[in-house]
Amino acid sequence: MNESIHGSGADEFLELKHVLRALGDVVRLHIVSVLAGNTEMNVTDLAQMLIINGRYVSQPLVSWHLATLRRAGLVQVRRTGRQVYCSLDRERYALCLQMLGDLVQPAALRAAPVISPAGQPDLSPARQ
Amino acid sequence: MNESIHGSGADEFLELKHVLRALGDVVRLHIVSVLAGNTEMNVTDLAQMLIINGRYVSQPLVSWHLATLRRAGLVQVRRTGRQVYCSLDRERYALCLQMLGDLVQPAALRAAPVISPAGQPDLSPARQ
DNA sequence: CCGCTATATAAATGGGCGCTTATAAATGTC
DNA sequence: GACATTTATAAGCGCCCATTTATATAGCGG
Repeated sequence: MNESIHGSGADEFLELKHVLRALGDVVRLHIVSVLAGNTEMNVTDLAQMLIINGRYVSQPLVSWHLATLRRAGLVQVRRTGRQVYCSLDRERYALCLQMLGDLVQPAALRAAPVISPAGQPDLSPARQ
Repeated sequence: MNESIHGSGADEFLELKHVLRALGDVVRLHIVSVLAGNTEMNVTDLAQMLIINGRYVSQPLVSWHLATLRRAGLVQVRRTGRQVYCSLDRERYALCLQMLGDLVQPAALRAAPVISPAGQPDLSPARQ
């Protein structure tokens, strides 16, 4: 009952912070970029596809960064035998984008309120 | 001429990283949130409006966080006398959102190409 | 069981970040 | 000029993060 009222609770900012910090690294941005172009990928293939400053990224480092992304909920993993296939959680990623958007333009403003701007019929509940 | 071709150059990731790290802090998220609701604001008023864990944020800390956001290009400042009015650079913020979007869904896919939507000779995305 | 492969974890290290306290710099007021 | 106000910067500190190297876990094939 502390933050109450509107949605800008501290918890929301805390969660957003975690996701942003997980994304705020060049190696992890590359990982996300590669995962975004493939439905699934095992760790070794991913590591061999990551060339960042003209250098490969070592396997333990890829594993460590993947753990960070997984902790942030951005990457899901599926074990099969000794391989671990990882994929981008696009829903979570989209949620992050939405939270970032809401931060500067609260949902209350985006969802066209009651009043329609006298030209367009309001399309309020069209939100997905 | 190093990275050429597609937009996923290392520099882009580096810049995105800087912005994401600037945003990846609870205090700075609050600052952005407050600035998003006001066109302009001097530092003292901003500090007095920031209550984060039930505690105020000290003036030097606000100034320090503002410097971080300014370095990332997310806030602009305008001096008038001894006050410094700061505002959110919404364009830059939107650019960040766009870069994040492009990361998982390259612009080539989003920008509906030349083909007219007439008959839908289905080709590219079909993806949700 | 033994080796091989795939992945994760530990230890060690360097560096940067967030915070506090104190102080400086700049500007307005009397 | 003395003083108050606004903002920035410096020093110090603890902590977390990114990286490397080395090693552990676990499945697989002979």
